[in-house]
Amino acid sequence: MDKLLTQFLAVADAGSLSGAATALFITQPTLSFNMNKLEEVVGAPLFERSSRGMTLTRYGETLYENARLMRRLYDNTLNAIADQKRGSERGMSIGSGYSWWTMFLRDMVVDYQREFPKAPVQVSLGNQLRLMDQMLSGDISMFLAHEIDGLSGAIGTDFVPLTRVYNAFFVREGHVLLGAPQSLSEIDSYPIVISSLAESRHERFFDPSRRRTRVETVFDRTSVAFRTNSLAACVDYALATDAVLVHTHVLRDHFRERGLVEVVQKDEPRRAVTGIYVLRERRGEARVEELIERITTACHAVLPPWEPAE
Amino acid sequence: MDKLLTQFLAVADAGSLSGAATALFITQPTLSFNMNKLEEVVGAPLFERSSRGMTLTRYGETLYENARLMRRLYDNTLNAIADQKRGSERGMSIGSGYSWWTMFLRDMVVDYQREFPKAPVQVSLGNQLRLMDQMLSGDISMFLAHEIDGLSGAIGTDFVPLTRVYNAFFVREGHVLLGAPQSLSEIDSYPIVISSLAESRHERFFDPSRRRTRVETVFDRTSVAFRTNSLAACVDYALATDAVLVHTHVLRDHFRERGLVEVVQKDEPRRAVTGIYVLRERRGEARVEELIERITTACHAVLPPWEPAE
DNA sequence: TGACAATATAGATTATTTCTATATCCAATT
DNA sequence: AATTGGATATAGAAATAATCTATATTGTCA
Repeated sequence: MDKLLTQFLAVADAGSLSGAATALFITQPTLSFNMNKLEEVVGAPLFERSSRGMTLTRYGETLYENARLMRRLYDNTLNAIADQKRGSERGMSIGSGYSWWTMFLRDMVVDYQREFPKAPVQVSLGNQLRLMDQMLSGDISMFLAHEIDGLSGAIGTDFVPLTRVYNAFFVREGHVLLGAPQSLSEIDSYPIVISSLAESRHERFFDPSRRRTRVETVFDRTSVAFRTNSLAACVDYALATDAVLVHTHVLRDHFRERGLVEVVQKDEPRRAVTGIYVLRERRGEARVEELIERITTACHAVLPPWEPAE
Repeated sequence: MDKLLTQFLAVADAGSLSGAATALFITQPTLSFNMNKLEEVVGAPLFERSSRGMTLTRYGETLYENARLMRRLYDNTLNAIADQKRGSERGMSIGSGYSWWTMFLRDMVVDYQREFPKAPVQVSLGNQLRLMDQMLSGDISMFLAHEIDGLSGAIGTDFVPLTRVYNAFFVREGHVLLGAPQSLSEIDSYPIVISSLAESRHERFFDPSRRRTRVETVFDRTSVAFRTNSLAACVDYALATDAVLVHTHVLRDHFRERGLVEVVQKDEPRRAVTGIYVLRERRGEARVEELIERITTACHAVLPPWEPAE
């Protein structure tokens, strides 16, 4: 991997130039020089220097995150080639949002592991952008999520559509909105709660031109009262206040069990597509395709299959 | 980005050394030399050379796909830092583990937002190390978590102790472990489920000397059957199998509602301190101090206050 | 204030990269 | 079968970049 970045990671990990220098078997002035150079390349200060060592600035933090990804991606790539040479199979791990995990993935995975105890599938739950991170660095080979609006093209992923979903609105029992069908603007007048927390480092997935239009920012107004990465926390919040929880309709029953009721909408809701993101490079591998197949089947046992838009 | 990979992409795209050389404004022998070197680094032949040019081998194909990802990742990282530099100041946001959220944070946040609807607080739930990440990169300004054992000093954070807690073990109803008090080693013989996904990138938070002794590695063995970042998924898994879920005792009631029962321990459990981590540089800001105050009050309404160790 | 532990700087040295020039290879053409 | 054109490979020289040694500077803690 890029030498400067390797050294950068070492310095960040060690917390000092001298420490990292020892670890890397080079001298401290070399690192000093190289880190200055890196800062010039990046165009931002990466460290705060003191007589106690080096601490990362927030730009340094961002670079650190991403440099870790790069190193993982790099290592995973070399391993993949080595595996390829040996002719051996690559491990597999899938990611998912919590909705799909509850809806059908859980059972599918349990079944799969019973059937192939030697070749287990690992599962990583999280938000779609984090999963995208993990997939791009080779830690997972596919994940289930909404089609991501405004996703930068040429990112090396395939999207296999599974089903259509729409955003529904959920409120606590006894809420004023529950009497009759409501229009979007009426719903909008209540505080909104959503379960997605964008992190600055994920900006990079989006085309700069479309950054402002993506789904996440639609609700990025003062009326988003509460925003978290935890669905359970959203439910808690909506139960305790008059806020409206926005989420895929597929969790309707799940929410109902927890005391949240769907608001009937006046207008036809906007639909979105859910499906599987796969690393393009892994398409065609037998086990990958089989898993896609299984997920598709499991999904369609519960949800209507996807049909191309009219 | 790494020079060799950049050149590799150029050669792959051009289909020949000479073509790529022209495009890169360097000479063909240089590329010839460098591609040989890259093959040595990767450990596999990347090209088939002929008098008509260079074609990728299957290893080359794999590298090509991944190198493109790396290039994107690299470019996007630089963009992200540039964006960050342009400075998007965000509102205040606090992090927490799910336990504290359920226990008292939820109500506190609800109250706070009622009082200050114009200055909402965002909440990020997740494991302590991830929250530390988010705090250092400016995404959140403080978070609630166990005192992190072996945390590196010079990291620029304050810790405000709140209360003492201990780890408990939870299993599905009817589990064999439930009959009588159990020793740690007996419990240990069952598959363990934990809701923390230790990521190696967090290593840098720890003093090198103490890295091997920290809490997370205690369970880092093959017997960790299932490990995820989602507490709900852990519960699902523990309900469906014989696995033992390890978690703070404070969620005892929460788990019981969901069908998991606490295993009675033979030995006195080890206690740990929970408190608030704050960016040292933000100490003193009125809103920050007020939030700390409120969290402290809310915590002590439910849990005993922290007393310095004897 | 003095010792210590850290980073920064300057100049010399070493290692690497790149270039020029030339050789070699292969296939299509004469 | 020889020639030609377009490609890669190799050798050695030249240029450039990376690293080291030695020393200065800075900040913290006792």
